[in-house]
Amino acid sequence: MRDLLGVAREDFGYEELRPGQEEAMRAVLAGRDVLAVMPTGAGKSAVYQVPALLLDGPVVVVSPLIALQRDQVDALLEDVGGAVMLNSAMPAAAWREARAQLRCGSARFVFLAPEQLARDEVVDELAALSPRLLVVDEAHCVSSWGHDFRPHYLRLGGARARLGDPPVVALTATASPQVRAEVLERLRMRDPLVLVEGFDRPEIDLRVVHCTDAGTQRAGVLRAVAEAGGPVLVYVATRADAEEIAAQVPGADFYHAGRKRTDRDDVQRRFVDGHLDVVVATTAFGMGIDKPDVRAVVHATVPDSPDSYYQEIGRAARDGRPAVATLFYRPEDLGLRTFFSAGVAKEEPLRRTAAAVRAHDGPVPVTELRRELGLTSSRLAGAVNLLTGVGALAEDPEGRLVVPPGAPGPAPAAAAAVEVSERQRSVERSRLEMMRSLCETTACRRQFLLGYFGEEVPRPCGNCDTCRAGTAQAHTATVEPFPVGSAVEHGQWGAGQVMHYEDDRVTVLFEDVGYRTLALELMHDRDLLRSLSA
DNA sequence: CGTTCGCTCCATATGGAGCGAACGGTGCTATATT
Repeated sequence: MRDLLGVAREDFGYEELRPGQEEAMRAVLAGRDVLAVMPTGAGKSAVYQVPALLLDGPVVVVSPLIALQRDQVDALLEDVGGAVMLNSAMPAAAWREARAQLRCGSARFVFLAPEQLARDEVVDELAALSPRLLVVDEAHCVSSWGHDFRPHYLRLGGARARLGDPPVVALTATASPQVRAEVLERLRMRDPLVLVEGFDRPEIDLRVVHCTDAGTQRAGVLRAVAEAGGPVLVYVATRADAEEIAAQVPGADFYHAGRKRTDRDDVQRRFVDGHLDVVVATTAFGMGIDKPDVRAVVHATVPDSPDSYYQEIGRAARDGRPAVATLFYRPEDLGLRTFFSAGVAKEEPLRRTAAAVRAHDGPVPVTELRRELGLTSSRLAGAVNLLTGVGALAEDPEGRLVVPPGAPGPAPAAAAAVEVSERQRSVERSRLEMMRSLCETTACRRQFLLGYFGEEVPRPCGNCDTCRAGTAQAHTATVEPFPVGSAVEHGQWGAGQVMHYEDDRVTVLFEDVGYRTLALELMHDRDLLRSLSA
């Protein structure tokens, strides 16, 4: 019988497996849940694809974008064959063909978006094949998109159960401890192997330029683009900015979700193939882009979180050669990001949804509820997520909605759900505040950034603006009453985890309210924080 | 939350101040129209 290394070599052409990769694959093969946080290009896909060939049954892969699914299917078809997708862009004949391939076993991998798993006929069909593995690619989407934009991400735990509870492999290149915890919880992962690999990107020079007005900010962006010695990626906040800056830079093109599909594909292809040196883009651009020689990432405005920032700058220097990440920071830009952060759920549709399920005697299929309430699939999924979270609704084994015994009535349930939604927003805002602190700190940017991800860096990095300015060295660690990573409790904010020390302040990630920075002195005087560890 | 746009009003008449409204990001899917 062949082993992992044999498959990796013979089918995929890998010379050898890296230690983390192999450990993850062995866990997958043994049927254990795995969360792998690995940089793009580090062979993340191999973590599930190699063991998949040794498993006796199909593998369901959830991927956020149809374009990404297509890339993965094409790559698999080239190496080992047996991969199909299921999505709304496919004509009926293609669906029939894909299903036939899955049923006869000639297709081993099936790629789909989380929304497909909200459809009973799709889940039933896949469940009948007894999938041996459920893979969630770009798993940080569970946390970053699930709460309001693509709520079906938060329903994958239920889908997993309906697929016969196969082991889950979650893959992502970026995950702060908070995002990691949410992925584990939402996908209902049990005793998972959590593997975090190579977070630092020391070859990327981190810079933040403070701007007092929009004019100097724009001028700085244009200068940074002109000075980049190679392909550049410019991130902007709005579509209009993308078009405007692209028009000001010779040889640049823009990318945002408002462009025609064919134009978007064309921009991406030219950039990756080396025929286009500058792309000015909104957050729409980036996932699945694996271009080795990006020499600069320029942020024309501040991103919405260190998570986004890390992901975006991480598209530079994949080849390991030096690159520069420059962020043009103007505090006013945080306003737009605040606006974009999810709104709080409305009370009325929540109450109506809770009441509608209660009006039925037995379990209600989601499609029927949708018809009764006249809500879109997404809106209903969002409401159901919140109501399930407060114990007002539950899912039966067939995925139908029920009112669990002892559930609160519609009005109190809706009120509690609104409160949960408010907490989610406050967590989101706290990430934005962390982004502000990252821009405003005079300590080492890299120490701050990696600290946000729970990685301690013993000394200033030497490859960021604050290190070069000499201010980073001035921030010597003072007293650290609680070790980094330890569990603590705050009188008002509840349980949390110590993330990072800077001067006389400590940053704590609280489960309920997100990131908070506290003055150590005040904490001691008033006994605000205490250790939960023995 | 901050910026921009368009309107009104006042100004010793061509422009500018002041105000309120509108707008701003990510993708799936389903459905209607070429």
